Amino acid sequence: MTEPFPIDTVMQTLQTTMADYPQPLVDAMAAAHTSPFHILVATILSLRTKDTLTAQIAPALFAVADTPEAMLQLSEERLIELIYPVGFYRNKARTLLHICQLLVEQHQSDVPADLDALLALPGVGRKTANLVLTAGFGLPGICVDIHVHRICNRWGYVHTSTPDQTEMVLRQVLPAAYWIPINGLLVILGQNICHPTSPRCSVCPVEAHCARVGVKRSR
DNA sequence: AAAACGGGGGC
DNA sequence: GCCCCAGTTTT
Repeated sequence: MTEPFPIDTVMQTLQTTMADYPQPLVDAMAAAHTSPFHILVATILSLRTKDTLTAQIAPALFAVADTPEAMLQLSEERLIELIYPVGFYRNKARTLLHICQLLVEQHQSDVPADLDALLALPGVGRKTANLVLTAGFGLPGICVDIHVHRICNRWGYVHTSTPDQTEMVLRQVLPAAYWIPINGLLVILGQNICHPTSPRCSVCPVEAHCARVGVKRSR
């Protein structure tokens, strides 16, 4: 028998210790009650990209593409010019225009507040759909990105091989109070301390509870 | 299961 | 110069 993972202690510790670090872009947008459409666009743009890059180009983009209809007025070439620095720009531009077209045609130009409807949109997987639900609408959901997946396995809290598997396990074991905050907190922890390689365990506030599964080197 | 999409930033 | 980045889709 092994001790159950002390998720309450860990999450409450993170909620106090991570408050000093900058918030991820989408969490800041959610705190400012930004529209679900902006949340969705920012999330698509941030795929495999540092969200600070998205933050840099977002003001110029939303100045001319504040709604699905407005974004559809842009040519693919013009949209690429606006989002170029985030990378995967051709793919993302086509995806955004396709999404806007479907929102206008099938959802009265609104972002649907429904997991399955979001998953039906092109370029929207479980992480993006859950982030729009939680950050855009304040609805229940668990966003499992690479940070949440890596850190939960490193802790020994879950034993999974893909982020989607991690989400399904967390839905069974993670107390509801942490469904929304876990993503932002572990992104901050992952970016600043619990790095993919050579994590800074000596300054980690929850080191005492970590099983360090798969950690080879640390500082 | 692996490749493809990609420029920008950290070290 | 090399590695990584709030993933998803296609092969």
